[in-house]
Amino acid sequence: MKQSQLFTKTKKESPADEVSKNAELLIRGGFIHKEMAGVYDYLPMGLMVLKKIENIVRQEMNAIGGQEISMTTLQNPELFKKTGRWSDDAVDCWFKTKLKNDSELGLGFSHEEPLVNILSSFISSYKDLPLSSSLAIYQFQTKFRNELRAKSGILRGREFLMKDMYSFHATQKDFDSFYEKMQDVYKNIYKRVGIGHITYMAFASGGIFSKYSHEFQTIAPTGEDTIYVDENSGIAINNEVYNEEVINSLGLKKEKLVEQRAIEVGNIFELKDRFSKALDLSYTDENGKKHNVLMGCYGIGLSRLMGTVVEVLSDDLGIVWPESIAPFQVHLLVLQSGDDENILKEANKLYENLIKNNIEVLFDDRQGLSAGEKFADADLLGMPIRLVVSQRSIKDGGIEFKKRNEEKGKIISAHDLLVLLKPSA
RNA sequence: CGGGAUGUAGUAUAACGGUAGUAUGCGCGAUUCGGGUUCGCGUGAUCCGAGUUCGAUUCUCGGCAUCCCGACCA
Repeated sequence: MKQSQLFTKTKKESPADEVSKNAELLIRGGFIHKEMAGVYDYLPMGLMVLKKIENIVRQEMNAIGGQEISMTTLQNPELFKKTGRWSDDAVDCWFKTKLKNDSELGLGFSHEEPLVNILSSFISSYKDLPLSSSLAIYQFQTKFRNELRAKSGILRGREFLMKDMYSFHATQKDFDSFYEKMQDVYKNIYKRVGIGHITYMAFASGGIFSKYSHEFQTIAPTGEDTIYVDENSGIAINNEVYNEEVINSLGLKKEKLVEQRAIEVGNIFELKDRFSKALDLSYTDENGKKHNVLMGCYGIGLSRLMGTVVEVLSDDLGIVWPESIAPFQVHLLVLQSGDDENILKEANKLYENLIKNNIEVLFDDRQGLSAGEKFADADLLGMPIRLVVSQRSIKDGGIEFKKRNEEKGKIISAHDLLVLLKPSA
């Protein structure tokens, strides 16, 4: 992609109405645009990042046997009345609206009810539930939550992208083993998006679903949650359930726990038969006896995950994207000297060559900009690798190669560069 | 939802109740060309509504919006 054709532009000034680092940098870089409080648009490069995160999560969900579907955002109140979740007293974040004929509708904040309802028309026998592997269904969807107070940029919005998976089991044993596997899957996701080293599985309250749940918390001074981390085991306890009983039950020592602020980047719950009972999702066993299906649910806010990466990995100059989710692997800068056409020609040649080799490259081909401006933009946008073609680099025999997270660059030949970028080639 | 703060060019910021200024962006021209280069000319703004006043960006009230703290967070 040529930067001269990208419709977004970077901004030098931070927006006055954003304090959080993630929103500030993402807006300055042109990744997102604020519509209103807690509501953000994703612009070309922002969407690229989001899609890359989505793909990583999709791969991991598929790897554990998940099947992807897409449910509606418009919600049928009748289903939620059956589980007691239509009332504003029970769920205070509903966005509700009405049809022309005055009947009520909701905008989805979570999808247990509709999915259980769907499955109830497909599951009736134990034969419909796989016993060895579990039935797991997931989707990526925009959720709507009428937060009393949206805040922290894209970390807590009223409209956001979420992956929600729901698992269905005939037996507790089946659920337990799936739930345990899921914990590893989640850890893997955080590792792949570049925050695994500072993300902990935390023991937390289960809200209205169950007594306890597991959260995945990424250490960040700006986080909303307070957790107590045990470095050795990698286990943490959320402030909300931090007490002697929990500490002991997890086999942890109070003296070893370190208090940290953290951002919740995922949450997994055991639902038991809370929803299957209310909506009559059951199966008949070999002996003709009916049982409610057991469930679990597993969420990750993809947009929040993206904001968290920015929040924890950026530096004073801008964003530092991990390779796995960077919109482009390479940011190629051409620095013109006077009217030396040769430099632009060389840079163009390299650009074409990178494209031909399927390397994702953003080419800063913009004319009339100072070197400093291009460097500042490259730092702000945060691609993992910066390449510079200039009079100096050509004189030194090639292209300057610098990683975003390293101080110094080096001169490298076009051939060596391709080997470096495409080790398999 | 309780508390606090703030609304001025596209963006970021000034202005005792008395001519709305500066920077940046944008347009034109020159200059420069490895860390947001320099210069000239131009462009462009007081959230909405009421009140006080000779006169309101400024004071008062209401609305709306945004941010922060708290509460909430399935």
